[in-house]
Amino acid sequence: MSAQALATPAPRRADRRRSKRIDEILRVATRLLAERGYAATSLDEIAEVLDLSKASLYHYFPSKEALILGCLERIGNETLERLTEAAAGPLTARDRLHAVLRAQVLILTRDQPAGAALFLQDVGLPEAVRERSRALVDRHDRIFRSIIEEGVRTGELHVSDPTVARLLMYGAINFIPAWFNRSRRMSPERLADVAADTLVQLVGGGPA
Amino acid sequence: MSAQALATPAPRRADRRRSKRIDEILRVATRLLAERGYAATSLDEIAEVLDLSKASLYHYFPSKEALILGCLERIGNETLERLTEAAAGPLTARDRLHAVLRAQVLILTRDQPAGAALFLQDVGLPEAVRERSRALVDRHDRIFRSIIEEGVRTGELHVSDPTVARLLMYGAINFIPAWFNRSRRMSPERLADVAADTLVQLVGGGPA
Amino acid sequence: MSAQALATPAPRRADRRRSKRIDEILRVATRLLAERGYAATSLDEIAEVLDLSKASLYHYFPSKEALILGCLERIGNETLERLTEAAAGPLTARDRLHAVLRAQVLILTRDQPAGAALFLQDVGLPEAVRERSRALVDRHDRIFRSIIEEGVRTGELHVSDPTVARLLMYGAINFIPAWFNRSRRMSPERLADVAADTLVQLVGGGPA
Amino acid sequence: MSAQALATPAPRRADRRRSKRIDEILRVATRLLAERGYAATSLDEIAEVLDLSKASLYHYFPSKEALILGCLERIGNETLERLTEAAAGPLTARDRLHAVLRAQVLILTRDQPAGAALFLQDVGLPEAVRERSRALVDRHDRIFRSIIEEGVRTGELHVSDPTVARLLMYGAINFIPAWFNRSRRMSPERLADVAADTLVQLVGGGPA
DNA sequence: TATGAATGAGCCTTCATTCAT
DNA sequence: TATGAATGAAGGCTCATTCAT
Repeated sequence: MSAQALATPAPRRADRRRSKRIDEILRVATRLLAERGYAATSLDEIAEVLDLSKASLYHYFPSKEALILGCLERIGNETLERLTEAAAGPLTARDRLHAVLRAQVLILTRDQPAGAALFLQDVGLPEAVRERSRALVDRHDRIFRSIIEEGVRTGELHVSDPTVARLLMYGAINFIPAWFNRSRRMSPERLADVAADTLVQLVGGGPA
Repeated sequence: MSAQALATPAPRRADRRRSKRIDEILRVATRLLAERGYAATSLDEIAEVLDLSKASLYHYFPSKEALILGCLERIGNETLERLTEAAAGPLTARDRLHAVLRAQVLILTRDQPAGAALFLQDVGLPEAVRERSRALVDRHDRIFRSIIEEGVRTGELHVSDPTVARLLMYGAINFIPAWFNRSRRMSPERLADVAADTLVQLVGGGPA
Repeated sequence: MSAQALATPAPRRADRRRSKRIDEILRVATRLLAERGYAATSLDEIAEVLDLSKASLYHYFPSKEALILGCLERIGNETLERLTEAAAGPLTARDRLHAVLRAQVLILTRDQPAGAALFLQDVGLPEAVRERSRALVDRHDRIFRSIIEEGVRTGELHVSDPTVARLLMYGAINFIPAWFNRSRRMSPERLADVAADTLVQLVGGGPA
Repeated sequence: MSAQALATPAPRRADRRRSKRIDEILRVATRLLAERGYAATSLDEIAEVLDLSKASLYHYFPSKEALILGCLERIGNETLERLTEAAAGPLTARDRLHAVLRAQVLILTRDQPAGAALFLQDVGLPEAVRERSRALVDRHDRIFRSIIEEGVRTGELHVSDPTVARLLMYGAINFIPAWFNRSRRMSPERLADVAADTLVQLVGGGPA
């Protein structure tokens, strides 16, 4: 036990330090990848921003691909968590959709402004990344889909083709960060309200 | 006069051949650039698809940047022309919007399936390209904006923030080709109808 | 005879035109080659200055190497002619040397300001060109050598090693155009006088 | 303290190794650049002679231009140092000039036979290189100019136009390595003596 | 004669990745 | 863990040269 008492904390501390380092790398990488795109972001740049040598990155991620996968995972999980949270509670389908949309917009503009764009780059990415991205998007989609289906069933939402409507909604959502970063005409919170209102209208949810 | 009769056709034919070649290059380049993104598309690839040597591309475009600018220009002009056409005629604002949206979706899915994505890549592009892209997008925007403003004025459309709504609409539209290419669950025409209906709803245009 | 009368003039005129064209090409090429060096001068540039297509250059010279050989030949012959002329007449060795030096400087600064530098580029040139250049330099050298030898024999010139002195003289001469083009502090004629005076001193010819 | 004792030598050794590598690269590059000229020397060649990959060169110099700038700097500084040394001591202007000339010739033929030519290539070089070259040449010039001016003041040297004479002297000096490498008719030391004698004569310093 | 088209070879530069220290 | 060194592969671009018209 005393041996353990001596041996355990050290690796634990090391582990924690490592975790912290990895998180820092992911944050920086996510930002750069979102800003420049996969192909246009070099490990050199990422390393430089981190004040680390390029070779050192390979102690944490075995390849550039693994690094971006890590970024995706991190953003994806955080987003899913937040949306699940927002979707909880005894709400009508319409209001649940509004709440989830609002949360999503806040993530994209206020909380993870960098990460959002990662999911938009369907282009020029390694196949493995696209695959994982699709999987995460899928889980993401399930949240929205179930709410919309519920709303259609209960008659709260009116839309001729729910699938197409959902897709259009995603496109609309995804466009938000680019525009927000350019114009910054309103606060994230205000934008979240307006956008959620408008998007509920998209699926026939009527005005607030 | 006979000298002219003899001399004139030659340059004309050469010019036409050159134009045709350029158009062919632009078509191929547009497709590849849309599929892979700017950074991930090499001139080697483009040249190979064209069955041309990379060096030969430089007879038609002085740089990769100029090539993609050419692609943008071509797609942009064709799109603007088509939308202007669709917007013409004695229609109510709501119907005009529907017509323009329908035309836009058809361009993106049926007529220029490749080109659409070009305007989405705000990331990793040379500054000159982004600038030109923004300019074209701006002219594009003006068409939609004027119709929506008219609709709001006439009370045909109900939307709390027209600017945000328009932006969301663009995002939604831009997302269509990627989804369409993946799923192909319906014909371009059917999709155009459904999407236009749904997007009119987005700006409070009510169901058809 | 009438057949000849008809046939001959045409080719003659064509020949003359061709000669003129070649001379024009050589003049332009000489200037550009002198300004930029062999490797840094492209046929494209030469053709453009001539308002000619690059391919057309190949009607007059079978290769870039041949073109520069032509430039050398032209400059070399003109220079030799001028120097021979200047060396003629009943002069003492010292005065003959002075006259030749003066002529040489005038060629380099006033009459063929472009061509001079051609002979300086011993570096980065195709072997054939260097060879021809050396041959021309050799003929050029013979003029100066014979005069200096005469001067040493007659006691007009005093120099410990005539070969080294001659070589130093050539280096000094060759340096003139670069400096002249940069500073232009005096007229070619004045510079020719001063330089000839000084260089005669180099070989122990005493002041004028 | 022991930690420092252990830690310090490592970076030092690494630094020294790096310095050595850089110096080796500069030596090779200087030779090749002098032989072939800037445009005609490829990084491939330089790398091959060094038994290094071309990409590795970029660990030491960020561009071809930076590499040649390094070459210039190295040669320039060494030369200036040597000349300053040779000019020191209580000598008459004439003897000081002789000493400096002798040192210069030795550098060009015996000690840095490769580097000399670097300063001659005014043609086809990137502007930044020309600029730096001119700056170094300028410092070099100041050494000779001050001696000559002193000699003229003291009446040891007789020359109608000191500026032109100095320029001619430089040309003469610069020509030496090319000739020396071709003929090798005498030892560097003998040549240094003869050339210095002759060049002193050029500025009216009279025979030794 | 004149030229547009085409190209193979080569150049400078970047980058993800490996390895020894 | 951290990093400097090294590199193969690839990318954008230039150029001398050939050829069909």
